[in-house]
Parts: sequence; structure tokens; C-alpha cells
Amino acid sequence: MPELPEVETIKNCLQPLIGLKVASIIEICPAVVKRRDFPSDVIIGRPTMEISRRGKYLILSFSDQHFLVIHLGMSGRLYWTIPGEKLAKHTHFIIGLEGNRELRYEDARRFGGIRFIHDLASFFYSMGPEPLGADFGLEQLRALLSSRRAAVKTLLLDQRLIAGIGNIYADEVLFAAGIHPARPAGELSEEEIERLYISIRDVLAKGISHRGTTFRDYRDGLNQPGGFQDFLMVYSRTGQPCPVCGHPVEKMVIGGRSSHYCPKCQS
DNA sequence: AGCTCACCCTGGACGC
DNA sequence: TGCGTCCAGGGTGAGC
Repeated sequence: MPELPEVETIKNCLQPLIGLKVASIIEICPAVVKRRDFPSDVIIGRPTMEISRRGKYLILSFSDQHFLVIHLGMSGRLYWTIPGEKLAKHTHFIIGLEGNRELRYEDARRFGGIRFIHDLASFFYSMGPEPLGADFGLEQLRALLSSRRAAVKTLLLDQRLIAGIGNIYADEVLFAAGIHPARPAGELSEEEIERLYISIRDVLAKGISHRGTTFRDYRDGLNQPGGFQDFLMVYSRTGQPCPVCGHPVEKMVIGGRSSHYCPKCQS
């Protein structure tokens, strides 16, 4: 389940590919291409100019406004290797690069996808701010939550409000903030909003520093697992003792998503 | 406008 | 052992 910290880690791993020219594109499973503003061979011969991230999307930039925008869904992997390496079972897309390297896209459950896009700004038009960005402030978070009746967790998952938070980090952020995930967002106190703001930045940053969470499928840009799973406090720990107070972690469904929390530490 | 929910997909866990 | 069932989840869009 690649969320912001996982995609950021992949982005960092792929930086050595910048400047390498695209030699070939092999679409093993064309269905993973969700949008095609231009034919794939248009970028052959062009170097990758930039590899960046927006929310949970990874962006490969080529000259003249040609972008490959990749979402990994829940089981997607994007990593580089050498062409001779054995092909994994669910490899759907391969970008051959000069220098005997290739970028492979794997996705067992096919929730993810690749988009060939010209107008990046319009694609990301409705996406919320980057929570680790310098321009994401407490004021902004307060405004997003005010007078909303939906559960605070549901709003944290809404990419139009904040970009990049998924189910794992939403649960971990709310635990760190001591806020029950089902609380109506508009009822949070000023102090709780401040704790939430700090926790969002803190937990996401810790996730990045541990190279992401490998709960099951996630691998980084070198096909290696992350390390943050060893630091999860509540996610997928139903029935196990809360690391802080020892009370068993509980699970409930909020907005159709399984949500894990400590009923003593979070209110 | 705000909110909820079904849908897509398939591997893995679990029960019988 | 093998089969059937259920669960996981991001984004999208329908419907209230």
C-alpha cells in the first residue's frame, strides 16, 4: 500500500536514472495504461529530466510537456534493475533505459496504473496540499476540518484535502495525536488540531526515514522492503497490546476502511 | 455541497 | 489436500 512515504522512498531510489535516455517501452499488459495523451514511442530517445512525487503519484518528466504519471495502487512496485534479471510474475510494463538498466512496473492486484499526460497541472488540479510542504500550515489544516461532520479519519484519507495519506498512516497519525478516528472533524479542539498537525508531519517524516512500510507488497525503487512496519503502533495490530498503555488495540470500520486505534489513548 | 457506499482486482489467509 | 469464502485497499462515481 504505497502512500506518501513509500512513493517518496521510491522517488529517491530512482534519482540515479535521471538523464538516461529511454531505449524501449514494453507494454506487457496494456490495460495498466489508464490514460494516453500521446503514443508511448514519443518519449523513446528522450532523457528523463526529472523524477518527482505528488501525493501518492510518481512523475517521470520528459521534454516538451511529456509526463509519465504512475500510481501504485495497493500492490504496485516500481524499481530499476538490469535487463537480464528474471521477470517477476506480475510485471506489466518495462521502460528500457540506456546504460543497461530498465524500470519495471509490477502490480499483482492491478489497482494502480500508468498515465501518459501532457497537462500535469490539470491532472493534479483537485489534489490537496503536500502535508510535508513548507506551505502546509496549521491554519490550513484547521480550515480543512472546520464545520465538517465526517470522521476525521475519512478527511485525512481524502486526497482533495491533503495529498498522500493512506490507511496505514492515517491510523498511525491519529494514534500519535491521541484522537479517535471516528471523531467528527469539526468537533476537534484547537489543541487537538495542533496535535494532529504535528503528528501528520512527524509520522510521515518517520515513515520516510525508515524507507516506508512493507506490510505485504511494498518494495522500494531497488525492489527492497522498507522498515517502518516495525514501528507501527496500531495499524493491523487488532487485539495486541497498545505500545503505550497495554490496552488491546481495537478495530472498527470508518468510511468503509478498517481502522485501528487504542480506545484508552485515543478519545 | 457534504457525505456514504459500491465497485474494480486478485493473492493470501482462513475454515471446513 | 483442496475447495470455497472473505478480506485488503485508492480512486471514482452514483445516489442520497
